[in-house]
Amino acid sequence: MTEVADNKQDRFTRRQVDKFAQRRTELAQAALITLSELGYARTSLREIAQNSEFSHGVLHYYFRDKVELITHCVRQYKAECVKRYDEVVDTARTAEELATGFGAAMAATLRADARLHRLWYDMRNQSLFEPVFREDVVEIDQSLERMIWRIVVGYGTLREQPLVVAAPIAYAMFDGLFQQALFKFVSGDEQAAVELATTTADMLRRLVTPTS
Amino acid sequence: MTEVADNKQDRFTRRQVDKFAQRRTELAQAALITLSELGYARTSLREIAQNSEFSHGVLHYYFRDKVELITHCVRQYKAECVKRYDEVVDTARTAEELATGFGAAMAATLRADARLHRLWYDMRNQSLFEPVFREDVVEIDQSLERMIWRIVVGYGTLREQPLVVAAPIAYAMFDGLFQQALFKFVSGDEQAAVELATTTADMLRRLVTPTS
DNA sequence: ACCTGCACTTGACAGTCGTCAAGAATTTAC
DNA sequence: GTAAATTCTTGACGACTGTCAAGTGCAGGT
Repeated sequence: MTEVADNKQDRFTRRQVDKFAQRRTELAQAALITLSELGYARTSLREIAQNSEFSHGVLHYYFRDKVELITHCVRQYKAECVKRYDEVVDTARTAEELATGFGAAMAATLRADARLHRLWYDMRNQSLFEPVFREDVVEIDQSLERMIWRIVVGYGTLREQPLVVAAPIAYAMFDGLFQQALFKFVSGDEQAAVELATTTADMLRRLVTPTS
Repeated sequence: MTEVADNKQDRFTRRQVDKFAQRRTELAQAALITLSELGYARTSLREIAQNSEFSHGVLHYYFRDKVELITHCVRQYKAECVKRYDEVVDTARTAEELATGFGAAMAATLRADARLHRLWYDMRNQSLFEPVFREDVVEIDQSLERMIWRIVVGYGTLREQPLVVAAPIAYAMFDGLFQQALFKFVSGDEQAAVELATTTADMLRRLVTPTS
């Protein structure tokens, strides 16, 4: 928890704390829209406030500074992001169903959330320059790696075959594929999504040792 | 060529043009240092000039605006970057030599040029938000893809085995591996480089169909 | 010796940025 | 219904940004 939230928790009732937290996420949601449109470099607090129904001063009432606001945004984004994939691995009954389902899920989120994904990569890169963001980025990255690993393990189990890669390598590979597809998609390539679906499924099939 | 350079070419002697171009690359080199240290978002023209031996005004004498300067920087970076890898594929005589040599080259450039690489990823991400950079980024990305493809094809030829992936997928995979390694390396993980060397070599070996 | 044109510096401009204090507006408590 | 505490707005601050006009110093040519 943040210091501001802690202060609130000390001084106010539980109900006020909830309201406080609720407005924080509300503002973070508005900020997330602006951030995903403009990117980290060109997003100002005034611009964020203009895309909400409040004035720019309110941001410093709910967040200590710009860093805390953006950190909160990224954490909020993570919660949404990982949740979606887990349905895929849970619903799949056969290996082939999982492979095509995973590919379809990747393609779907590429189409639907392209701007949020480019924001994620933007923040991950910013963390290479500003250590303030590094901790949160590492946490999100690990949760994404675990998400990918659940898919891979689930596929290996359904095919009853041993896996040939470790979790970090598997994640790096799929992430590389997704990033290239995102780049093409944002550049206007309409086929990027369907290509991502097939290449993702193909790669998943290849991550277990061939039968022969 | 840029408009500014064209104007110079019209008005001045060839020698003056060379001098002009030389100073441009000189300033771009200084800018490259600042950019790789601070990242795109926080690099100002005054900061760039302060890391050179000139004042901030001179940048607008040699470059139309900030975009042209940074574009020039990125292009200059590309030239250096691709050059290094080609030595590897040219000198390798056996498949195993190529695999380990490629891994070693990846680890070496990770160690030596980590800051330049994170700048590259920063610029590639910026191009997702600012279309001004997209053209140059695409060009560099394609040249990197070709570089990777030369490695992969060279390895397949030496092992006399057919390849199982297309060029864009191979590039995406290696790029994903490198990016993860870069992240760990910048975060202080000393082992990131050696791990990258082995995982890179392993992946290259796996890109041809197994004999069995 | 003087002049012309190039290379570079200086200082200022209009704008934007994050931050915060002071106060208005609204809600809550009694 | 009034007082107190909250939520939110407004306006200002100093700092920083990209850009550019004006001017300095200096070279080479005549």
